[in-house]
Amino acid sequence: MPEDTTTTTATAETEATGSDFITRAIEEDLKTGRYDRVHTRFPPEPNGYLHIGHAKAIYIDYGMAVAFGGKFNLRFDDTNPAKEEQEYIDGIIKDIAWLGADWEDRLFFASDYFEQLYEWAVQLIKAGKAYVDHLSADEIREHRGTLTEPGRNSPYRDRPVEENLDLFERMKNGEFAEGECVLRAKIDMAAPNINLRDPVMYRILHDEHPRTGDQWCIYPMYDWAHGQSDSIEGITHSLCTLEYEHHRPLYDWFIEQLGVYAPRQIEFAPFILSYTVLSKRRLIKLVNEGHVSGWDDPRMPTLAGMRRRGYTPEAIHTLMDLVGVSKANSVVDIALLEHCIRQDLNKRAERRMAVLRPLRVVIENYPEGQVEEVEAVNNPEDESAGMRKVPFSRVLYIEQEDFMENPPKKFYRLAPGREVRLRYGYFITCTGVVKDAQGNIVELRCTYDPETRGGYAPDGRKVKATLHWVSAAHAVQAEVREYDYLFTHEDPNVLQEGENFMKYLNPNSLQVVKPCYVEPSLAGAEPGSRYQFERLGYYCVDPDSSRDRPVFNRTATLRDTWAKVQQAQ
RNA sequence: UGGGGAGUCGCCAAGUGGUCAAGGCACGGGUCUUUGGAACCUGUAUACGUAGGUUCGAAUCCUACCUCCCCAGCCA
Repeated sequence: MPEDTTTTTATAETEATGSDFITRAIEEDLKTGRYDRVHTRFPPEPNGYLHIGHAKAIYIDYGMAVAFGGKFNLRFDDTNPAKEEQEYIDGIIKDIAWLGADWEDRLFFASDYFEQLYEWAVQLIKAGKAYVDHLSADEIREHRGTLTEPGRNSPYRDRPVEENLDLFERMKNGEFAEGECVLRAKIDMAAPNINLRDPVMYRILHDEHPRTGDQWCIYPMYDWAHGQSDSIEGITHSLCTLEYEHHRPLYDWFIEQLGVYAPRQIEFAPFILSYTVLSKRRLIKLVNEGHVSGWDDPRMPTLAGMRRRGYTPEAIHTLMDLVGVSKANSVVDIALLEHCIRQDLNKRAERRMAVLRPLRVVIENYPEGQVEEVEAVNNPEDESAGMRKVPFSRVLYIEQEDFMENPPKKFYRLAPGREVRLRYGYFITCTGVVKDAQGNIVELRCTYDPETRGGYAPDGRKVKATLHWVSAAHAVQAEVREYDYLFTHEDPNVLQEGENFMKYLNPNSLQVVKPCYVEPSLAGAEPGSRYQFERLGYYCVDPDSSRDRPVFNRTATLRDTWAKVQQAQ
């Protein structure tokens, strides 16, 4: 009984990961026989780039299909040519593929169904369930009523079927200007649910459509296209966010009037992240006004931006697993996102040494001109990553913040007279500080202990700190871009009258650091490759890199307990 | 004031009448350490919106109330 086996497996898997209300609803539908299979879809509108919030929807849609051995479609809801562009279609496809959701050969467009939708509209008109309205947009709004008052019928509401048919045909044939008339469903202008007050089904748009060109000048509204598109594709579970909850009665109404196959819509809470904005309108504003370099700016919560920043699909997936699925309004702490990427990259990113804010160190007793190749572990979390050689010589760079002339209590890095270890190198002791005319520290004089090669003291003596370093003569110059949250407030929506979210834009969200010195193995690093710079954080090679001048985006810092100690002091 | 949703620790989130108050993040201690990373151990004696009620027993059932979110595009 292969079928039973499949069902059992799917159930076991979903139970193993903890079941959410959607999983339970689907299990119920399968058990009662409402559906005998699972088929979901992700329905983006190609009017912008996908962001981390969409990733949640994709993981739920695709994840449910996988969990139940079902299918998953990608369908663009391209019903508004005024706002949609091919660039966005391409970008969205790339992002979803990157996330790992697989729609196989089922890439669809709502525009594929324009003809069918048109026929169905005619069917509704014939049934006396739709009419052409000549009220202006303003008048329609006026007639709609308010949240507490019922609306009023349009004077055109009871036109004879024949007249509606004729008018609708002429709408399709381009005989009317934009805004002159619309097709409306005839439901109930007094319905408490405003979506049922004779919603517009078609409006006239003399716009070139990315896919259908100038074939149509009437375009279906989302509410008219969406449910039927799901129906056409045989979707069993139309999973969407909470905001569509009160559209469900309308979708059900259309399906019922048409007498076609009915999917089941289930709504879940949207994904919201602290310290960021996710509304398309706002993201577009950030891009258009130049507050970021583009949709893929590494500070952006877009998938394109996060990819460039160095985030992995796996980390995003883990985040969604941890966040879970519910109907409660919630804001996810951005610290959880950071935790996910650190956890992932800790396991897989190779380590390298990079000095971002260099301080020159001369090892006085190290022979001039001598160069040694020391062995360094590529990834202590993954033995198979192997080893590499790093050149060591008399003049090195260390991090400025790894030295203090007058160290406070818990600072145990380098200081005058103190001995520390250079990772994989030697123990060194600071013997002198060289300053410029302004009193700035420009160079450290040190001695090394030749007995400590590799970083071990044969006499067993300990040092409290291990520093990363780079040989000055061998270092590759690099640029590092450090990012902070784009907003200074955890909820950029907390605004007074007349303010807007730009109030919280973080002026220091990008800091370019250069020249930095990185170990020679990083020359020519491939854009997109990720590394952990020891003791600093995770970095991803930016496409702006050139062979002799790599550019790194800081994906995330390492957890920094010293920073906390400092803050506490 | 119409309709639709939601309220469990600082943030997510399990729990669906009987070891009930999971788990993760964050935060605090500690062990270990050639990354002040990672890993490991450990802590946060009143976290179940409020008030009643049903019951031997309620976060879980009932009633009322409170708070928050969404809806009045020819956007999706």
